[in-house]
Amino acid sequence: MPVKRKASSMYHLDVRGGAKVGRDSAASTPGPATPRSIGSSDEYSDAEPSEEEAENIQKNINNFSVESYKAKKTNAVVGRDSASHHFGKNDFSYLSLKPDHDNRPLWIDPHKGRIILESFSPLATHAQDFLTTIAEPLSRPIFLHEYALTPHSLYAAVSVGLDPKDIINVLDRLSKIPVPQNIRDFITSCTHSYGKVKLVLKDTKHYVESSDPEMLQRLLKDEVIGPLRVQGTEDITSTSAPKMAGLVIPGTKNFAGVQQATDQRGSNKPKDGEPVQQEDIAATLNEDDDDDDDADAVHQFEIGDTAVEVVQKRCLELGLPVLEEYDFRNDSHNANLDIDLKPAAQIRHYQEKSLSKMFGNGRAKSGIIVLPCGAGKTLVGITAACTVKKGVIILCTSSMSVIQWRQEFLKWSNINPSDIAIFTSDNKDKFARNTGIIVTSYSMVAQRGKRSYDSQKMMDFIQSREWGLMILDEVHVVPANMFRKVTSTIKTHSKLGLTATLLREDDKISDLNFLIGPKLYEANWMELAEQGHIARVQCAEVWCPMTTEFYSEYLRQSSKKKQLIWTMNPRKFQACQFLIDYHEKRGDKIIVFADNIYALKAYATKLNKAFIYGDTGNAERMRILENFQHNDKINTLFLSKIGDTSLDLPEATCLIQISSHYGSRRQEAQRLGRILRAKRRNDEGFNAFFYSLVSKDTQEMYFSSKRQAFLVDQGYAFKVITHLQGIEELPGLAFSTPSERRELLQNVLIANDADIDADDRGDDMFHMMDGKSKAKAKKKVVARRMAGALSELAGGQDMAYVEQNKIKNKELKRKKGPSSSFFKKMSREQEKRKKALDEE
DNA sequence: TATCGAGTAA
DNA sequence: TCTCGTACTCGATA
Repeated sequence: MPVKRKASSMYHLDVRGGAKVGRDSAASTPGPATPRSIGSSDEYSDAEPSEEEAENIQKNINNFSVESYKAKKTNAVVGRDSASHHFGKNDFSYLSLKPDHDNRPLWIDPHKGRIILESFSPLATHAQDFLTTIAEPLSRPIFLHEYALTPHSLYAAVSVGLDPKDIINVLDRLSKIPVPQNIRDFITSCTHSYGKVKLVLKDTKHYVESSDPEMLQRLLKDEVIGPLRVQGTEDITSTSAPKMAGLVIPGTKNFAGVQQATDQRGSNKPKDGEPVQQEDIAATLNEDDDDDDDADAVHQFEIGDTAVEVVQKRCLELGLPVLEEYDFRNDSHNANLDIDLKPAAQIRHYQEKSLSKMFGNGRAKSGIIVLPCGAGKTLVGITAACTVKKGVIILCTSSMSVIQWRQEFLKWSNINPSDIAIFTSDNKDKFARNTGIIVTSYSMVAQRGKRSYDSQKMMDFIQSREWGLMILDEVHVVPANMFRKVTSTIKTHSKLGLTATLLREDDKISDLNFLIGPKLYEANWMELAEQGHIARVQCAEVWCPMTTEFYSEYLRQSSKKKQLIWTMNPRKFQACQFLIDYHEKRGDKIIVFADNIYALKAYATKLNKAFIYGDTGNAERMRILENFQHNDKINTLFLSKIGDTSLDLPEATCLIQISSHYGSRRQEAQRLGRILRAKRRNDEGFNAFFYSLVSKDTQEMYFSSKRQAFLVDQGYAFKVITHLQGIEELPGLAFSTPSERRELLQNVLIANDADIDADDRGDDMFHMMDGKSKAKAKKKVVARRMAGALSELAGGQDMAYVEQNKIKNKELKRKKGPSSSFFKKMSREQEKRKKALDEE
């Protein structure tokens, strides 16, 4: 299934591919007008080496892909039996099975470095722990799980204390075939250079550090890294490794006893009193792992802030991944923060496991933890903060989650409220004492250009000090051009990225490998569902045939209008109506998602349901949400993509998707995430439902399959429903007569025509404006004209929609449902800076 | 308080 | 394969 492969191979970086991307962007040289952030990949590609050098680099880089460790296959085996030729390159019959292969759960593909796990094997749990440590999970449906060995996954494995010998041994023990030599070589060469180069922060300056001076010389000779050394500093300075006095952090007993004399790399033995315990296979393999670098001296050279990203990227390409570890317990330079988890805070096993990857050797490693929505990412972040106990900065995507993060901190930890500050457009307090936590948003710290006086002052403060830990919420947004630079402009000793969906539809997701660090842990959604931590979900794709009128129009129109036609397909509307009716009778709370605002309004008004989208005023949003949660008369809510991320609706148990353009796997996963928190999830036999309505024989089918790829990899099975039993008998079924359907089609086409109309005639009206305001002005005209056109041509059908909806909204306004204090607080916070409801 | 500009996603 | 238009959010400002 090619789609699936694409879905999962996105994150694990094929280093060769990464290098090629750099070259490509050099070809499309940005003109002088194109703003470029310093240190972006463009900048790097500009410093393109000579051809010969490039070749050398490429050779070097190639060493770090599995393909270059080609399995040796003898000619004799080809065509061994009558069927072999069908398998071509994938004929693995020459690999010899071990005699007791039945008892071993792993298959290894020597070409691609893929490992297949038989998840029904008695050893599967054991093997799974091991595999998630050393490899990237690609796909985990019911019976067979696929993993990929990549340089990053192996770096991550080493960083939690495994050595190549152990990896190969355990792999060999679990594998049905002897581990192929090329895989052994791949593992050894990927891991041996790990940890040779470090990036450290001293007095808010970045240094590249190594115990091996030759390594640094090599880096300084590199044409990319060399020039980035801060001018005017010595080539390489050497200092003796700091010897730390036994420092006991409150809350950890026996700490001094295992204190290491040097600051090079700590013992990997788990320490007593560590807030997180090692309980995975990594721990058992750790015991005999000892450090071989015994140097007292460390050597270093300084690099500028803007160089950090480039250096990290370059080192990764050279096969020398930069190690970022924070020995927070030996940091006497930065003040300790008084924070601990409340005794009531119960860490779940998978949260503990993910944290053990981060703090596995007693230090804080930078990296990414992937947990499904509703599985308690926030608590993982809070626990990490409670472990490091230094200044923490938390970055969120929206000001809403900034507030939520602070509340969660107050809820789960004993932090003094004056030690945790919020930095947003309307709150710029600092913490009261010399250290603390700041919660802020990406846009707040990524903003360049003009700033308000207070913001600038706050930014100066943030950038002038060293932070112990940076928590990056929704870390998949970090590769964005403006956001990525926060990872180097804010001086932090360690970074923890959190997300539910480590996915982007562009190729930037792999940048996180050097922007943040390796993926430390990824939870298995199905496993969490079975254990009751998130809801079990039934997924279905409902295939709705197009009516003949709609389909012929679909064939005629340009691609842009096709989207609207397939979402407004009357058969789809009926399916939606039927499903809402069915699930409302079951007592479900239903969310209907539509990307297209026109369709959203049309559906919601016709069915007389409440809807929320971007323009919905904040007060009205709160009112509708409250009613949806607590009023048993309001069981269905229509949401635009505003609902993908911003809203939290633990009441929802059923989800219907009527329009979803483009094959965004992240959106699909995030929408599913809306119902994973379902409060009723632990009821006997409880199931949440996820329907995706698709118009048959349209491009939507293709998008839909793309979108599902991620969830399929997580083990979700999509049922296909071609007919909904009893839909014809549904009383009041909409668009059941041909004339109604024709009218609908007409409305849809008018909506499009209005656009074209404005486009044509608009030019002379708007030629004075720039692109954006022009578009905005046009929109208004279009809207006005649309309303007019509709009332004239379609008998005011759409105006009737508008009227009906107003009635619904007023209804909600009158009946004030029981309100939760949380929402009250929320709306107070929001209302301060949000426009009030447009009452007219 | 409304509006604009700039940013992200896909 | 890339580009474009759409929906949305945030921060600054008059």
